[in-house]
Amino acid sequence: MYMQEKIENLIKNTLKSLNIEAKSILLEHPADLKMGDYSTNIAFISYRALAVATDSHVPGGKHNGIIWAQKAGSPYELAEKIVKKLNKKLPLEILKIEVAGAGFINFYLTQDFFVNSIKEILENKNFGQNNLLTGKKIMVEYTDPNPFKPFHIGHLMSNTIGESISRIIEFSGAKIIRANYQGDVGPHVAKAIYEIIKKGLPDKSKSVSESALYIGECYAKGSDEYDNNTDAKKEIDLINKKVYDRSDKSINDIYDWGKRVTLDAFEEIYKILGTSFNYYFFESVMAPIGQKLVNENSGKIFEKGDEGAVIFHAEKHDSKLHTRVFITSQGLPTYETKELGLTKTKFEKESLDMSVVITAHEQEEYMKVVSKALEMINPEIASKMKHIVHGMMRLATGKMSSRKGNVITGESLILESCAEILEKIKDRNFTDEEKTQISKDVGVSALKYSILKQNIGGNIIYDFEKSISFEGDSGPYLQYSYARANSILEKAKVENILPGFLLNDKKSDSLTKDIEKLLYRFPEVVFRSSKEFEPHYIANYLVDIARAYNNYYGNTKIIDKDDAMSPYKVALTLAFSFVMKNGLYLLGIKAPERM
RNA sequence: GCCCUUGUAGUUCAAUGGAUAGAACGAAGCUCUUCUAAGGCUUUGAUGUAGGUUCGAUUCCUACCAAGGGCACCA
Repeated sequence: MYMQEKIENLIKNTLKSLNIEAKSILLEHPADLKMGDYSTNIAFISYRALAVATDSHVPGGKHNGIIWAQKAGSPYELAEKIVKKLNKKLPLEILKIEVAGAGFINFYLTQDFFVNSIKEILENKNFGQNNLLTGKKIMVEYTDPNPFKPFHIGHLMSNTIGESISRIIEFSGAKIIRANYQGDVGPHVAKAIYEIIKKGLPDKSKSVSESALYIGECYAKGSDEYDNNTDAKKEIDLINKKVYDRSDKSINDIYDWGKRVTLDAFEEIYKILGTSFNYYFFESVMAPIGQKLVNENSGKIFEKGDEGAVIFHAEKHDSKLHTRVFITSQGLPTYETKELGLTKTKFEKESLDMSVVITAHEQEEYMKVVSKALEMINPEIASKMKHIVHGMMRLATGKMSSRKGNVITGESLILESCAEILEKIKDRNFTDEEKTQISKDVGVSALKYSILKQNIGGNIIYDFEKSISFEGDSGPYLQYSYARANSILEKAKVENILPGFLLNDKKSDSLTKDIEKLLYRFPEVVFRSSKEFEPHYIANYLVDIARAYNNYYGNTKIIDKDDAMSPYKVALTLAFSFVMKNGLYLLGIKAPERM
């Protein structure tokens, strides 16, 4: 972070002294480590800005009112001119500056800089933090499973992404409040209850998750009946109304039981996933609050539609939006109305600087409509809303069931992934307790990583056979690298080799440099992830450093009493383990010491 | 029909308008009496089509083709 700013300022001042104006300086890491540690394309940009008006025979001719001039020379020549100036006041950390390619300016940092950066990592347990969001209070709403329905794969995605984003922006200094919004009223509840009434409650000896599974099955059956049986449909509609107004004692009993059981089952899943929430919001509570808001603005923002429904003509305000129903002709609030109530409530509970909602992109379009309505009701709150959408999990093969023939839910996926790890480590020298813990940590990591390794907007093509990857570009690969490093550190303790920085005039070999050249970048990666709400930058970065470290590990002996470099190699290993641990934490993945 | 999103190796994903488009899986070969082989090292192979803007386009714009989502009483 510090180095980046330093070089940027250096360039800025140099350009000023050359009378070149630059709006912003793009400083990047070249793709290839051989091309330096930082690179800028400023010569290309400045070349254009430098151009002065002449006739049309110049390269490129007229573009956007700017006319190219040959007297500005080539970008390469300009780059050389800039470098010449830069070289006059070179900071200690910069080894050399070169012009490369068509006019890139590449900065090479000194060995001392890298060694110091390793020191810095070891001195700061929270290495990677930044101040982007210091002092901001941000609520992040994610997961949002519905009572009476299974915890499906979409909830797993939302939870994984939401937890990671929460941790990342927390690392940027924000105070995070985690929220979970759950649909405890609505037709899906009535469908499940309809079947439960027909089939009866499950045996009391059943566990929470077994009972939840039973309720999920009832929902599926009831849903089917609703679509294909008109009598059932009438009955379910009636139950739905009764659930809203709580007018039927026996239905209330089933409802209260079912809601508690499914919520308890969710908590068990959150425990495995490593999440917990500060707030649980329910649609049943938000409905009247939203309804009041809609009523207050009826005739102003909302209009009467067909058959007495209350609707919002969003397309009147923005041609890209469409009309949506807020109160049905039956007088029941829709999801849109509940969302209004929810948002209002969030800002009443906490003085938020930002309210983030994470959902699948199927909700993107209608969320825009809700936002528009909110903007007209309360512009201040609306301006603080941020809707982050993620892709959907799609099946590659069309198969809806797992190996065992069960319907794949988020929960079953977690269990099967963990079971596979358990199978893999069954012959290892661990206690049963350790095996259980490791299989959970690694199994969850495989799933989480496969969700977080790509940018969150895209769909995930899900193939049961391939999705849980344990090798290559995977969560377990990262954990494995960490565990190996940890094993080295254990050995270093036994051999009494302490981390050290006594390099003298000895140069570290080229392999060392690869890992050094990546570690100090961690804060920059976190910063970008935080700014863009994109965890995959961190995921990709961790694979890079893991690869660099594994390469180093495979080709070098680290613990060696006869090697004067050994203490430094141990320091490097320790620094790697720190960064990896922090990085995995930001992805919501545990870092087992052994596996 | 209209509106969003997405098209990159055989497959799954990367690449803030820059340099030789990176990985992983798959396939072929090599590598454990050095610290965890869930590892390491080789080899193989890609920007949907047609234009445009730009010194430079996977990236921006337009059209087309293809996939996913959304378009009034579900969430």
